[in-house]
Amino acid sequence: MPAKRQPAPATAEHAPLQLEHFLPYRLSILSNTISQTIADDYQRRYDISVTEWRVMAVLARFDGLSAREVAERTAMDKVAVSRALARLVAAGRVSRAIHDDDKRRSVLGLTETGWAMHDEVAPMARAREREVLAKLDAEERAWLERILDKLQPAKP
Amino acid sequence: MPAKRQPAPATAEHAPLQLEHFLPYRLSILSNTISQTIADDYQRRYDISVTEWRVMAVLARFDGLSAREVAERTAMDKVAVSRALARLVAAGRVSRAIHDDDKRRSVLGLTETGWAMHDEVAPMARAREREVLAKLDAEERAWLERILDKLQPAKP
DNA sequence: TGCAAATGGTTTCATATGAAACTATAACGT
DNA sequence: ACGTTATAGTTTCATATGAAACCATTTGCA
Repeated sequence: MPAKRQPAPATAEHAPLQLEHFLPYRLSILSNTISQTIADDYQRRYDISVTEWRVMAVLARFDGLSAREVAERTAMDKVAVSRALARLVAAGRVSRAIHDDDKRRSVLGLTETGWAMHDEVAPMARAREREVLAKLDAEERAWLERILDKLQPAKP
Repeated sequence: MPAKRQPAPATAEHAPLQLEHFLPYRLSILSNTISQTIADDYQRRYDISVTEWRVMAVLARFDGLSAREVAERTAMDKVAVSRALARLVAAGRVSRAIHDDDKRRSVLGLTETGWAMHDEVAPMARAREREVLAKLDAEERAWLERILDKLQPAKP
């Protein structure tokens, strides 16, 4: 019975997954494609990784965060944040001080250099996002928004 | 002028990205969360990685593919496929022969052991997908389908 | 107080990953 | 035929990543 498996019978007997219609797979491909396209824009130019850029993006919005808070907001783990910060501080893009009331905690923020870079990269990132969304019409964009909201874990 | 940056003024001056509304970022989080949830199901139990599982999934559908064809269908690069195959063959889950007319090419397929595992994992994966999609109603699911089709590069 | 448990952050170690170099075979052009 | 170029697949090397161990400080509470 289990002889050489040929395409047709195998399908019939075993109900294999169709990856191209499998949501997790499709999301993974789409997400990687989009992120990589955007990252290509700035990685070579500024020698910065996606994780580093994400750290900079949250610090642009929330000045004075601790490393743990950055990790929360970026959904990265603390090791990744620690390493990204080490590089960013070394490159003079992020400043790190020690919290007055708690010497374990760091107080992070963009430096002037960091801001300068941010102000160049942020518009590029937004432009790329617009390019992607341009493939959809207004109605589809609205649904996408709504669908992502429902699927997302939704943090407090 | 560039003194201590505080949250509010920074935002006003520099228009920072709001990651939580930035499509690439949201997709990345969502995709990782979902893939990881599913992977947790089988990784420990079967000592297999996501990439290995994807290779098995395409071989379940298309018997006799070459490594390059597997790479195409999984959107993985050939190094990743080569390594996944090495492990899968060693574990006795995939069979590898040499193509009759082209000795460079391999002819791949699931073994009986591979099929047995496939037939346990595939339903689990599908069940997880259903759990995710259960958060959406029928209309939203239809839109998601349509939106993914439009955003996806669409391979021949 | 003073000591156990918790927390912020870094380092270590083992594994994962991709680009480029490499080997073997096949296809092409003359 | 025969050398050049292309292709399938593997190996190497350098980098990325996460879990767990680790250090320093703070918190909780007897």
